[in-house]
Amino acid sequence: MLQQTQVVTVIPFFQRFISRFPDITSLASAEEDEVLRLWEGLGYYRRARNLHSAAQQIVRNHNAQFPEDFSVARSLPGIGRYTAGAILSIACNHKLPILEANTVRVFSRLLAFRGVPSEKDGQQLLWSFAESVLPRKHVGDLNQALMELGSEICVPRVPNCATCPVHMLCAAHRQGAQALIPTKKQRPAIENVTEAAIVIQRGGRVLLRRHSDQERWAGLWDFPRFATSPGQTAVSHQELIDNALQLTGMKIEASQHLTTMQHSVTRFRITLQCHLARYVSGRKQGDHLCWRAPDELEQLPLNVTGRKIGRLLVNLNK
DNA sequence: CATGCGTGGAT
DNA sequence: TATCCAAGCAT
Repeated sequence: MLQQTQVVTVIPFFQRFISRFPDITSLASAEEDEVLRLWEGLGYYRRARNLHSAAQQIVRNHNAQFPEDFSVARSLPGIGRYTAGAILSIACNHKLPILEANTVRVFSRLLAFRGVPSEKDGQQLLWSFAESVLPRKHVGDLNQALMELGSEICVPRVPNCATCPVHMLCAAHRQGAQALIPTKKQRPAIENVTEAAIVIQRGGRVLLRRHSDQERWAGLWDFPRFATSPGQTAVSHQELIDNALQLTGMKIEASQHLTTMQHSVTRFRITLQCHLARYVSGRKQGDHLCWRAPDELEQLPLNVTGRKIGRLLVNLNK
């Protein structure tokens, strides 16, 4: 959960998750939909599917015990060098380094490293440094302390060097270059896109579609949606009908505009136009489509806009 | 090796 | 409001 996600954000999700799945075995035997439902709102849903899959592998191949061997741990889905090092150093006191957002910043400043930390030279230097500072004992404590130093004191914009316990060892501090290090690499430009979602209604229920493994929000349910032609402000009935057929194999009658919402995801700013429609006939094969009454949507893992639309429908029925 | 993946907090 | 950023990983 903590991969690319701040601790304060994770805490309530972790508490709910660990209450429902207190051990590896309970997680392994859960339905994926329930795992994703508990992850809903946290983002990077591949993490949840990887964690679920890793739990199943651990039960099947490792007698339900998390593997203490670094290479074996790393071979689990979603466990990379950082996560394996963090788990094994903190939980088992193995002498393994970690490198993540906080310690990248701390180490880059200590060394006054002016390259790009994510590139090959930077990774080599920073991982080596992380390894070189490990103590003989309490490795996990040191790793956590370094992350804490980065998140509380050696912060991105204006680090609080006056309270830093190692400022006298810091080359960036000596050079007055804290604001320049680490160098940040340029982010991709935000792109505005327009999409449409279709609420297909049939006898008090609405149609949901599960995103495939190849799509964003893989595994989550959503109202059928599609990218509309760029620059277009309105969505034609014909476009709704054609895309509904494409996505669901269903013939529909487009009815009326429901609402328009904004949502940012990765490098896209999406304007999502939501439309109501009535089911007429037909349906694609497969388990990626389902009908639910609006008040039954609580059971399903939805993405943010899907959840907003779902709540809107419940309120309309009141 | 660059890119895609999500969302919400902080400034 | 806009931008940056976050206990990374897989492809």
